Amino acid sequence: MKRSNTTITDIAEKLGVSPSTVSRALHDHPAISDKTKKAVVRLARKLDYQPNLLALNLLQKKTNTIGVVVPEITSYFFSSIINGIQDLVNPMGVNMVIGQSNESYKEEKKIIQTFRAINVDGFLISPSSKTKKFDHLLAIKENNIPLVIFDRDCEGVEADKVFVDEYSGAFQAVEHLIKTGCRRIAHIAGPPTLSTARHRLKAYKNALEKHKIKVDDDYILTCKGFTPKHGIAPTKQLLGLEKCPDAIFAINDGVAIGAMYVIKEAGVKIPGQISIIGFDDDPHSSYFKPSLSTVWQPTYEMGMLSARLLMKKVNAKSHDPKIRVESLFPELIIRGSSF
Amino acid sequence: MKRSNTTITDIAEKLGVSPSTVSRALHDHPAISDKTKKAVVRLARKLDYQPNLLALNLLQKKTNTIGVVVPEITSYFFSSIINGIQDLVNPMGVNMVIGQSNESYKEEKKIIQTFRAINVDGFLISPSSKTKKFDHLLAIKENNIPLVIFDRDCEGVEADKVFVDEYSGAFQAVEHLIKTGCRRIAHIAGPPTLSTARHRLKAYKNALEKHKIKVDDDYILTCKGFTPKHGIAPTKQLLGLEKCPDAIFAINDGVAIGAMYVIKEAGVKIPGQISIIGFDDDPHSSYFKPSLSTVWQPTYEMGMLSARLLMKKVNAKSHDPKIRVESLFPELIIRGSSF
DNA sequence: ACATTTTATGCAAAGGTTTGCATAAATTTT
DNA sequence: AAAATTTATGCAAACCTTTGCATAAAATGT
Repeated sequence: MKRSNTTITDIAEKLGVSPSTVSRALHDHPAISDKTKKAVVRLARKLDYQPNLLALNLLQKKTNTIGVVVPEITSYFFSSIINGIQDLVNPMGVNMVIGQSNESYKEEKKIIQTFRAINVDGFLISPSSKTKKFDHLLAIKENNIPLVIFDRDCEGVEADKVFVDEYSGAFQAVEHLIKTGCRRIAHIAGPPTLSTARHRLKAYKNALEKHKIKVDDDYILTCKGFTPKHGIAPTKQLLGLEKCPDAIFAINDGVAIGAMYVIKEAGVKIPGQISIIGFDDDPHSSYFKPSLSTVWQPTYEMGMLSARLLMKKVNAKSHDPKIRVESLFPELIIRGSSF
Repeated sequence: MKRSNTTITDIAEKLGVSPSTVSRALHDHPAISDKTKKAVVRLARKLDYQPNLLALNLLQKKTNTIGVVVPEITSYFFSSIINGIQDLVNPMGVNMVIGQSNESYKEEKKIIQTFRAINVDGFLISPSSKTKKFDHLLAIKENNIPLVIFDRDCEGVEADKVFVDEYSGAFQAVEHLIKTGCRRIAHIAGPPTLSTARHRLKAYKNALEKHKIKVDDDYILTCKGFTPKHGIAPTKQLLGLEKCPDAIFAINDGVAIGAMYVIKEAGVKIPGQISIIGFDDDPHSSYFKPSLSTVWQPTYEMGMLSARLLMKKVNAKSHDPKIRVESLFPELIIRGSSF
């Protein structure tokens, strides 16, 4: 059997009717007689007719494909967001192409260009940590292509957005450390370009202030990435301070895991001497010794919600300028690395 | 600015020539005069002409999109394979749609159906662990759609294939355990439907036999999945044996991590009393205490190579029935969980 | 000056589907 | 029986690009 490729014209010819009639019959158009409809449908089934989506795409200027742009896919965080997107979108007959910016503005821009060239119906974007100019995103808006930004904000870009309430999660985490007796709490922060990192840092400071603990800049370090490797150097630096911290709030689980490794290596007790808390609830986190306390984020839900907002715009008859910003709630998970 | 959508006809009209001339001019066709070419190219640039890929797709019955079908994307293993695919394919102007079977034959079949409907130019597939019938894959072959199977074999399906030499990796791992003094070596195996799991099991047995160690069925357990959670129960069972093993070779790092957790919890020393070795070299593995010995697999390279084979078929002028089967080599990485 | 070749361009079809408008046939109304 | 309405179908355009073939114009050869 070769590529079947039965066309509507094939059916039309065999039945001695016009292609238009076949098309209408297949779409159950009221102006077609029942007799014709039945004949068409039967023959279509028999010949295994599959509509040529390429022709449809051209006609409708629509591809039923959305473009998803993320910094990377190898972390559980983003791959589970993608799962959420996929599970929402696939049942609607929509597919998705994925692009990884690798935290590079240039690559991000190129991906968006490519995706525009292939006429994606909409964009779901979480910008890279290097992205400071938003020209590429604004261009999407200007061309009236639906766009939803998720997880990481692009201030100044008016678009539907879906975030996690980072502030609340981080505040809870730090307050938990304080309540369990920690006073010299350090924070290994993320790149300040990231809204997520900024909100967590802000929450960290505010939580300390609320409890009358002085914010000490020596306790605030910035890491360049999100894997255990990136947690090593900052942690060593913290351990070298004359007033060693008694807790570390890390920007995410990856970094926290790196931190734990260094601390255990140094023979310092977790949580006896230093408590640790991460962010994201990576599936590995509960299997460390001690298991890592963390802040769970509704990643799958974030993917679903973002995709839902996007598809709403994509399917809207008229262009609705109203923008929606949604917030999802994280959850503190206390495990063994803190009291 | 609305969607620009300058067409070749727009340019033709403004220049008072025919669309064909514009098309040829843009493709540097020899029959077009330099004067016309220059005028066309200049105006095209000025109007920011972008060829309409949808029209091209229809004309060429080609989408420059490939379909990638994997069991899941949340593991590092598959997501880094996807990275390799992406990095090979994107520079060629080819995009990829991803489908996750979630280890379900039914979902896998559905994904393939969808991808065929959107006319992907080729398939890159790693079958689910439940896939025993290959009708959906054979249908791809029958319709002459290029197909490359990677990592997990589908015996009986004649297609290009790219594997890792599981046998060699597993054999090295087990032999390493033997050479470091272990004699009661257990294996937590994967689902026997998976070629990868079968090869590792085979290598395990052969390595034991080579060193005159009796294969004991009590030491061979099967797990249902690849995350730490799936390592818990089998490990508990092993610890409960009257002759507790002195080493565990786990099907992958995920399961090994679960095993380590249980063993540490039980107060048994790693590697003093039990050595552990995993498979995959998950990025987390080196940060556990002890760090996990494992077998590294060239996942990124596997993705690249698979994609390279696929694109070769996709771009081939004539249908070449010759099939290629490639093998990549894994590497034993000794860390702290074994001597 | 005429025949032949070369050069530059246009026409029209093809790819498959949808849809507004026109039309033919059948039915109902006067 | 003629007129008006309803019902069922077809035509052709549109979506945009490429390409084989035809043709017109220019250049070359005799």
